[in-house]
Amino acid sequence: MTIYDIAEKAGVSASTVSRVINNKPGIKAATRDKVQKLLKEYNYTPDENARGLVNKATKLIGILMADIRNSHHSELAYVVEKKLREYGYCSLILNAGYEPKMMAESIRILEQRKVDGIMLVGSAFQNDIVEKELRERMSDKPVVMANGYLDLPNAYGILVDERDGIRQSVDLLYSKGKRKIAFIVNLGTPSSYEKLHGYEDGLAKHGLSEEKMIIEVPETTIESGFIGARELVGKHPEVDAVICAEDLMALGVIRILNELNIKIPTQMAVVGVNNSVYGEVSFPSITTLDNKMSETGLMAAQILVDCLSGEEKPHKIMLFSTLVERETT
Amino acid sequence: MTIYDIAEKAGVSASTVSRVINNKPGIKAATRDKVQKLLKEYNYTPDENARGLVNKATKLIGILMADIRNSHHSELAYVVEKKLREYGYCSLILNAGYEPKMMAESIRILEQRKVDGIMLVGSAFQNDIVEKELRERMSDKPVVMANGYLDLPNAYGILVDERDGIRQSVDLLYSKGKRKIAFIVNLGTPSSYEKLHGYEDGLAKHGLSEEKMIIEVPETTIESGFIGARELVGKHPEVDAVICAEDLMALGVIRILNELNIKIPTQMAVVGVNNSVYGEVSFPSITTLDNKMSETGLMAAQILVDCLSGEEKPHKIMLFSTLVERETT
DNA sequence: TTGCTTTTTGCAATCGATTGTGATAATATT
DNA sequence: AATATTATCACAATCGATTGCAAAAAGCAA
Repeated sequence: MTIYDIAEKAGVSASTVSRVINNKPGIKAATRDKVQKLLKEYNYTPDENARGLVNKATKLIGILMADIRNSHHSELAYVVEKKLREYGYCSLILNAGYEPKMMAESIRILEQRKVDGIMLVGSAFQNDIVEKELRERMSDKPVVMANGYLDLPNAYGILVDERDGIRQSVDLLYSKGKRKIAFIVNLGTPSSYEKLHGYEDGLAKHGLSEEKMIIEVPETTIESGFIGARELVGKHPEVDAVICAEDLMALGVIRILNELNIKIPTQMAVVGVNNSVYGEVSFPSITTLDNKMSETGLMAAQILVDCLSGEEKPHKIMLFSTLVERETT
Repeated sequence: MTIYDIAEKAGVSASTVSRVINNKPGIKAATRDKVQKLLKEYNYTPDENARGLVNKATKLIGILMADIRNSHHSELAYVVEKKLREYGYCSLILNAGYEPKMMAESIRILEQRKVDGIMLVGSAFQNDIVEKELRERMSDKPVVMANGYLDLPNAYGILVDERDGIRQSVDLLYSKGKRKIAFIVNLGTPSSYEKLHGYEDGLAKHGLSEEKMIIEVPETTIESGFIGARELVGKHPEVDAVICAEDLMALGVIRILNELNIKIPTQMAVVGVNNSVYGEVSFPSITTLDNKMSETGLMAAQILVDCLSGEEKPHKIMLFSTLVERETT
């Protein structure tokens, strides 16, 4: 069923049918009705690709993900896709992985598909190769990064203030009477240093800078939690609270504390980061920093559609993290 | 950069450029080289939409998901997208939710986008409304269902044999000396009955049919696990093993058993279903049935591309589940 | 050089839409 | 009734590709 088929059946020209479909003026009510009935009857839907050809807008948005299986990423993708759909956009989702080469390749694919804009999900896309590829192939289209920032004239970034979040965690622990607060972290990513600064900010705020106790671990896994917890209870028995830079590590810490029969939160309070699925089902359930994935995604999608309709938008937006208090505090 | 721009710069016609791009024969080596150099130099990539218009193949695959945030679904989407990409297809992912109305709406969108085929992720799409919509709008395109089956001439389904899987669980428990094996389930979905039959099969196989003990719970949540576990230890103290129709329920059961100081697996063994993320980080870690998501996705994607290239394929494929033995047995 | 193949290449139509411009029909004005 | 004015509509070009067919160029034999 093409527009011509409908036109023939209605005894009018294709242009008239097109004008009816797009609600353009200058069509007699009678013919409009006649055409509309035919459209319904034959269940006609316009070919969006053909439309895109002449309109120079495909209503397609490329969504680049590092790993869709990562629950934070899929949470973002979920709200982004939903919001975009509300505005009539379709989401072309590509799993680009963590290799910059593959990311660049994916950007090429999106260029070929003539997407109207790009959404980058996850901070993994903050690298030179991606930046170069975007500069070369997407300089005229809005690029929005959910959970990160790129310094390009057409790029927009939404991120959560992790530094402030960790500072809040320190506040909370302080308010619970904790004075010896340790920090377990795998230093390496920019984000981990942000968190570290937040930890230092928090301590400083309460005059606890002298008590700083950073335990570095090799990864951000549950096993790293084991390692961190053992070091903690072994070498620093005076510690009464610990902030883990990731929920998964908090999970490991809790496991060890349970085994050693150390009471949570009275003897030792635990705070995680990221509000992951583990936090809720853990025993005891984990107090954690909400990563604001839904808000980030919503905001990112909104900025994208707004840019697409010509509005001016700020290039960098910070969201504040909030604490999700549960049993470990 | 269009094909015409390149043609002009090369001093040839657009058709020649097209033939070079598509490696068609009948082009002099010299002109081929000249054109290819220009293509490289100007970083040309063909407009896939324009291509699709004349080729009547968009190289787009619509992926309908009930909920991309569900880790099993995203696992499927991951492998599917990856495999499809290998064959030059792009994935148009739509989150259709669990409402048939929205699913139908999504199918309409995919028709508009002229996708070459459709992948349905999750058994939620096994319903009449979706079937009707597919029959009306997608009758000429392959439809593949990962983790389910639809009875349409152009539909293909890949599913795991959950019945056999649960039977295997009974086998395992029997081999561990367990003779009083209970089954906690929320009956309602077709899948839950499959599992129930597997449980019965397993008992029958070992002459344990008399010992059948089914505990129905209202949902498939961790709380349902609590409920099931309490009923179990309260009313049936003789039980020495329990199969939970979902990992999340197993998690709840374990929590209760831990609280009551019932030793796992000696006093009570626990088996879950689905190999979810919880099973691994739980304490003790959960023995569970692998849902074969990667295999299912891989197979589904392969069938889709094979159908698209004209091959004949079976319409229903069963994968066997395997046990992932961990600490709870 | 002429005539005949065989390669190369360009023209023009096509895919399914949209849209500016001009033609035609309907209505209004005098 | 003749003319001016609108309201409707159709024609044709266009978007960026692909492809059958015919034309031009090149190769070859005589």
